[in-house]
Amino acid sequence: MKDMPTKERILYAALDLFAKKGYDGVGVDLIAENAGLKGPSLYRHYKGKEDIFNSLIDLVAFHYEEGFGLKKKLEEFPDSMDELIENAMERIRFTMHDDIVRKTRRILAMEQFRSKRMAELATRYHVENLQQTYAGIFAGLMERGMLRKDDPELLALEFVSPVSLLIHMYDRQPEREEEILDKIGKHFEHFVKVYAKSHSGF
Amino acid sequence: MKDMPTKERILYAALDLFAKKGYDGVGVDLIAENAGLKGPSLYRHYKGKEDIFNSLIDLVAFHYEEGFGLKKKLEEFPDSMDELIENAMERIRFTMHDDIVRKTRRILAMEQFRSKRMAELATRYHVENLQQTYAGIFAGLMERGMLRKDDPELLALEFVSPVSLLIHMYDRQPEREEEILDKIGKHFEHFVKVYAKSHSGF
DNA sequence: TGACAATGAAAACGGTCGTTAGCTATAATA
DNA sequence: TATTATAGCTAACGACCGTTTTCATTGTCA
Repeated sequence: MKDMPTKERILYAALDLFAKKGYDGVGVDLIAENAGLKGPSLYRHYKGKEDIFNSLIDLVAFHYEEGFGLKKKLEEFPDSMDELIENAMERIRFTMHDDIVRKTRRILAMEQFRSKRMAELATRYHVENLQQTYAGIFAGLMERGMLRKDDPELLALEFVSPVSLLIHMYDRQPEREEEILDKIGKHFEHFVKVYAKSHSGF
Repeated sequence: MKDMPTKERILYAALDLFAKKGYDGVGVDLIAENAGLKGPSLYRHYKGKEDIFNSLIDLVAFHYEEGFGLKKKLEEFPDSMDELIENAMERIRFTMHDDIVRKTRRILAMEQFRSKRMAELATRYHVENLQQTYAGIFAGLMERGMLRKDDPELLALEFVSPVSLLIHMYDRQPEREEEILDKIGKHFEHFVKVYAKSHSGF
């Protein structure tokens, strides 16, 4: 943290503070202090507070699209429903505990109405990306006869919605983590029971 | 609006403004102006800005628990799955378009991390109340052999999650209302197809 | 060495924040 | 009618807001 370039340090300070108190709840002096300099010096690196915010969103958007989001797990296609659930569970645990992802979600929740861009980002991350990812996987599983034939996008929505809702709940009430993980587990179990075909069934 | 008592008018002005720009984005002078008086005069009715906010939350919480929330539709038990869906669809359309409910949801989204109370309220409204309501209905429908026997709470979560998620999406992007209502419709159709037993099946 | 760009800090800007004090008009109460 | 509580106003408070100006320090390159 100490050895990062200043411009980047500012963004991480902003991420932390905006996630705690929201955009309007944080002054530039406080951001500066958390980045190890004085308020006015911020303007050597950014044009203003709004610019800091936008750059921060650029950063987390890049992180999201590139990193943990899709590419890693999308290539290794699951060989069974159990493996699919295992993978999903792993991604959920990561998503819940990773510091940057968590702070990003909090900012997205608080600032989703600030601009059209924020609204679209929130929808993309909380709904569309997840749904698309699993729709693709489900389509493949259906072809291989491992999943009941149905509209893959619809099934993906059924699969993803309870998870998304419960993760929002975890963000608000992290003390209920155990209960929430249990509910997600039950949901997955149920999903397999209802939609999976036994692999030896031909 | 003009003929309301001042104390109430202030709350509705606050509801409107907080829903647009969030708690920290609105000054007391602006609230006062929208209620038809000057900033300092607010203090004849409330102890301060925080007090206005808390009173507003008290009001909408009361509205919610009492009014549209449960009592009306819970007593008239649905006689078929189709009727259940019809009722649910009607409630969704109301929830989406009612001004007060919509503004309440926006405030809940933006201020969910402001206090423990706000966090609990958000979870209650977006998850627990809906889930409980439908868990009760589903339990009844299962007893009458109209719904596949399963854990009613789990089934309620499956039923409610996509709706809740899509309504959040509507709040952010109301221009996508048509698409969203269509998805909710498809979800209900799917739910009936998967879980309902034909009534003449005995 | 001298010129120069980069990066910091201090001082100060006008504006807005939530809040308090003090005054005035009206309405209810004795 | 005299008194008192109510509810509005203006003025003003100190604190903080985002931002600009000005100056000092540094390291780079000619």
